[in-house]
Amino acid sequence: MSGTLNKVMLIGHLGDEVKMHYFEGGGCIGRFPIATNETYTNKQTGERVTNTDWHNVVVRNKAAEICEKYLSKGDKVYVEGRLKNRQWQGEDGNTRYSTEIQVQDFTFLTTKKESMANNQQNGGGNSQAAAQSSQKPAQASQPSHSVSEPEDDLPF
Amino acid sequence: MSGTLNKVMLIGHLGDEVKMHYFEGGGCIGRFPIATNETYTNKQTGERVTNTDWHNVVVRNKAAEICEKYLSKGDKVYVEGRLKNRQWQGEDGNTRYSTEIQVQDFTFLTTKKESMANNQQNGGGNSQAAAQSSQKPAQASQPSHSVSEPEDDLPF
Amino acid sequence: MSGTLNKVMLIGHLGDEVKMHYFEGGGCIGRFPIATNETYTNKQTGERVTNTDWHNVVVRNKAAEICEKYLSKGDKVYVEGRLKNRQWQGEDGNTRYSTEIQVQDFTFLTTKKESMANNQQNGGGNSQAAAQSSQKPAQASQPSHSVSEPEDDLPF
Amino acid sequence: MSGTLNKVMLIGHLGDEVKMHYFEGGGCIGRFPIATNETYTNKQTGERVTNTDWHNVVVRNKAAEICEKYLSKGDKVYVEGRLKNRQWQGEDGNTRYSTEIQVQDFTFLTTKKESMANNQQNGGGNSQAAAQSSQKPAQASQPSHSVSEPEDDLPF
DNA sequence: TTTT
DNA sequence: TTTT
Repeated sequence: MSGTLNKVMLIGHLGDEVKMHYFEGGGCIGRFPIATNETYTNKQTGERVTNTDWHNVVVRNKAAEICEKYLSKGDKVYVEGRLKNRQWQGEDGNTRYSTEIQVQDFTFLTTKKESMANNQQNGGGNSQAAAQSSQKPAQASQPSHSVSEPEDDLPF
Repeated sequence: MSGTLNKVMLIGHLGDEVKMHYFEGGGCIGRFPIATNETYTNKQTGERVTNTDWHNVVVRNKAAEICEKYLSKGDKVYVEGRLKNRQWQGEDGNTRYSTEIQVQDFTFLTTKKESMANNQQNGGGNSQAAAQSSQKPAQASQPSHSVSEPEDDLPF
Repeated sequence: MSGTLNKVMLIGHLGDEVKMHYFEGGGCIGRFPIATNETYTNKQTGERVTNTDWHNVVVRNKAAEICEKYLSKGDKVYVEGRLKNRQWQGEDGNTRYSTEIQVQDFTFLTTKKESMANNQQNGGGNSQAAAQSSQKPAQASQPSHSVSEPEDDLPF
Repeated sequence: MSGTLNKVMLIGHLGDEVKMHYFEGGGCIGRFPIATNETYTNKQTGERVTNTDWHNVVVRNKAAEICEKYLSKGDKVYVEGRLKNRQWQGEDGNTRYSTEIQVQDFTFLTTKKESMANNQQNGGGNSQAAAQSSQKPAQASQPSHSVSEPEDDLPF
């Protein structure tokens, strides 16, 4: 079924640190914002204008741990994933909506943290490197397998 | 400046007709929702689950007119563009947020309307065909040029 | 390591049937050509010109079998993968070069064969459906895992 | 017409300097190789293997000049474009084939040359910045317009 | 021929 | 909230 495509590709800078959430079953999730810029020349005034867009990025499990380990605020990263609309009840009882990028693949373009970090984190679909620092390299080569798990058991 | 990338690529079906808005300066905008599906097998229950994501697509000017002319509810389309977060004041005074895909390129994958429609609509960056039915083919080949205009003069 | 990206995305029609090759170890590979079109208006003459580009697509294992089962000449397909340059010795002793797209993900946009076919075939990185007709649905959801295998043991 | 998609996206390092060719009509073209890496763990031996793929990148006109000005060997760049197969007669009379990436968009991820360089070079489809150093900013914002010109008058 |  |  399906015959559809839902793909987002971003290159941008982290606006904040990776925030981790750990679940009882052992899974985890990391969240961080990425900024992309758009610059153009206003035709009326001739001045250059820069707009920033902020994107809510969500990474899971092994991939989340690698992001937390190597990425920090200000780092540049390539991120690939799916657009996902999420809604939840705000504290005031109103329904809130947000759009997230659920990461399937990423690669570090700069990192301020430890040096051997720049691993391509793959969506399982190609044979690129995962964290060499991993204890389980064989498994680490499909880290985002867990990204694709059913979400029905995750409390968020 | 910049060194960033903000790209979305969708293949999905229109959930509604293209809604046009015309501006005083002569510009226009078309909006329509696209559905993409995600299907997976719930590991606990073994049953197949399908989720639908809805995406707010925005097209401008010449490209909007072509979409309105050839696309209708249910049609399948490929759409490429930028993720853009927009906020506005709701009627209740609260700030509302939404995420849109601002189209830079598209191609029809099925259309129920007139037949010679399936044109690749390009972001100006490649030499693909625009609507052959256009009266101004030379211009029509860069229809989304107008998509990239400064937005500061547009009342939305 | 890495920090690189190698991605190709095509929507086009099959120029021929899927040709399968089976290996001793149990693996297999499918090959087929995809045509994409580029159309533009010649500025000198004002006439519309269409060029066709042919792409050599390679799919592996489970994914290859699904393609063979559901795709045939003329079908439209979305294909995503990596660009790979391959060289081999021609029968005349000269070195031959070709560029292939090694598929990581695909989705059928039309199929002439059996109807329940249109499955999104995923690179293992997202939770989309694989062939529902599969005997091993749990495994079938990472069909292109095998696409990412080391190639050093494959005689082609 | 069409309804097809032909898109390549690469992040990699330049293996050589940008080689320019100037044509009589005033147009020009720049060529350079980009390397992407693929790393995986050989399941048999457990060792990590890295393969490098080389891609022939072609940029035109204004965009080519910006690449030549700011990019040099070893720089990292994001490049987006079309796959194009080209054939020509070799000096030995044999037909040669090569596959090129015809650039529609790019952004510098590192540059060794002058500092204010990192401009997003756009395919005309979005409103990002072009070279601020340009004398003609308004025009420079669609530099790759020229990339999409008919090629029938270009001697290569 | 690049990079880590 | 990032970056140039």
